[in-house]
Amino acid sequence: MPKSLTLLSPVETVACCSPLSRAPLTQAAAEQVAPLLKALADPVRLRLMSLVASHEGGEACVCDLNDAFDLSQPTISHHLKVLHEAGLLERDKRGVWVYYKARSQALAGLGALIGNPST
Amino acid sequence: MPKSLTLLSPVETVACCSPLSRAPLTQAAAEQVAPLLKALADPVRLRLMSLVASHEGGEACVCDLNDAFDLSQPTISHHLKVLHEAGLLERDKRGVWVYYKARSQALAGLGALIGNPST
DNA sequence: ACGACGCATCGACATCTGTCAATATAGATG
DNA sequence: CATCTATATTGACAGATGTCGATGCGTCGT
Repeated sequence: MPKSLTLLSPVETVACCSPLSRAPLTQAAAEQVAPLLKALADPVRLRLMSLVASHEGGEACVCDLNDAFDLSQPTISHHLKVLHEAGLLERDKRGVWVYYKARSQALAGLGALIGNPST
Repeated sequence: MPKSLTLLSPVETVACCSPLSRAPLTQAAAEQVAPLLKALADPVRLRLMSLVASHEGGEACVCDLNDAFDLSQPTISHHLKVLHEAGLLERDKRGVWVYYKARSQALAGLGALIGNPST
């Protein structure tokens, strides 16, 4: 199933690969996966991801997210952009409001890569 | 089971918590978990972790690791230190050589927190 | 058309990070 | 002891990152 690795998006790479402990990651694979982890590796973004993912329907409005932090609105916007560009959040503008939706497949893939309990 | 969160080490926190998508992470929990992800969120460290974890016995000698990269010895040493201080690798000096061992429990906990496929 | 509101972008700044060359440390060996 | 070998530490530096205030851009009511 893994087609040529370099042609896959980071999210696809993560979805197809063996867990860390099974076989050494190639340099190419590591360079694809690391940005996803980097996107998550910040307390604010972790909470944002969690807030969105655990919200009803796996999506949340930015207006709600802003209030959950003691940070400026541009800062939250920046973090959401990072998560979006990493492929972990989907953007959906509905009227004046913007909704972000968790890509649970990407999260599950990442989780399985880091430490797959079942294999 | 979760005792007071703030008294747990990052690894313990990660081992006890609900997955990201089940409930919003508290700020305290996020600040405990983020450093673990930060430690992994680098291509070199991801490969190091994978090399060690997938090696026989879940441990590997630094002398082997150095050769796997086009980086200087101090740089590899630095990355190993980061992983060690995050609690993802154990150090074991045997004679002149140093062996690093993967804390698979920490990895599994992290993986389960990010995306728990079973729950 | 206008003003208000929700969110994004920009520019600036201090801090953090990855890398290296040089050097230090500690164990093994002659 | 002198020396070699395996890692770690230090100091330096360029580039990335998190944060903010100011500003821009759509969209909705009036």
